[in-house]
Amino acid sequence: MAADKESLQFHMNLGMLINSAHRAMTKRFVQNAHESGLDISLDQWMVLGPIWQRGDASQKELGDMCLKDKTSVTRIIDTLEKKNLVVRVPDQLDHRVNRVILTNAGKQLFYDVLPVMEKTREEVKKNIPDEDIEIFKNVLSSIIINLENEKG
Amino acid sequence: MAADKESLQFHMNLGMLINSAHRAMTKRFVQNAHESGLDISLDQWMVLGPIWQRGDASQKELGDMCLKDKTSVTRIIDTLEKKNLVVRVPDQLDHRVNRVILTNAGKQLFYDVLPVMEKTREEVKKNIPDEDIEIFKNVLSSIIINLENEKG
DNA sequence: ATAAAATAGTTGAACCATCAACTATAATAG
DNA sequence: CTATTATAGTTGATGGTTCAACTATTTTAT
Repeated sequence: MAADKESLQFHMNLGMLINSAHRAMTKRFVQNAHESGLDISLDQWMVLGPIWQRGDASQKELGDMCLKDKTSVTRIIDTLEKKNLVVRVPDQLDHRVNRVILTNAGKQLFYDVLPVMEKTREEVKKNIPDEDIEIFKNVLSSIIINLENEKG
Repeated sequence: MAADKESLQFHMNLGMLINSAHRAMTKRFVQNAHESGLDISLDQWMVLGPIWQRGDASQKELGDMCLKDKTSVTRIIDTLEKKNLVVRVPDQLDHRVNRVILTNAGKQLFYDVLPVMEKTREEVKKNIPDEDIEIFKNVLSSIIINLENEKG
């Protein structure tokens, strides 16, 4: 998959570039975690964060915060639960919802992964000017909004 | 998954934004194809393009051009072959390689999907200044290069 | 010419995404 | 109060990605 900037710019369309940038980031995060002896996927991390931040969260809330489908959330929570990192607790008021909370192992993992995330972030942004990153995030937001469900 | 620009900018980190922009584009492409009566995934399309462009291509070449892993290419070619859109032809000179070529149905589909791709591209880029798109692609390329395999 | 290393591709396992169909509970409308 | 509708979550199917292990060729080094 060798590539220099010129050839990337020239041959690739937007979709392909986004696709592979995203995959590269995911891969690097997992690699970095692995090097620190941690076993977690980027998606698991993306879900873990908001739970930690709030203390607990329904799966619906998690989906909203991570921009993930409810099915994906179900399955990610499944694997997090299998790893004993979270538990589902039925909500007392609304019996349809699960409150998801971190176990102690989950909290521990969260703290352990934080620096890994930071390292990965830095590797990703290396040599890219801050103002370009700003524009970059802006464009991403615009794309998401452009494509937001005006019903298929 | 509702979101306005402010809240996206505020709550989301880079990874999440890229992730969901990419998913939104993929989804929209498939929706648009579906509306035109065409059944194809974005990844299948990404592989089909280079084959058409070159007449044939080895799986290795396809992986390089699409920035895809060989395993992914194998499986995408599998499904394209199941749909009778491509065939694998063993290379006469190097018996390790398959030359992948389009069937007539594959060529037809390629032509049919072209306008769908164009439409999707426009929907994605709507209201985003060209110079921002340039910077955007630039940043994506930089990210890919930043993360390029200096062995995990 | 043979042994070792590199290359092209496949397979199985684990994970995530999307779709559609489903269960169960809650909210609303009549 | 009951019937409809909406919401939260699960399940099965299909497709894509990554890793690791594998087969089969080709290249290279001695």
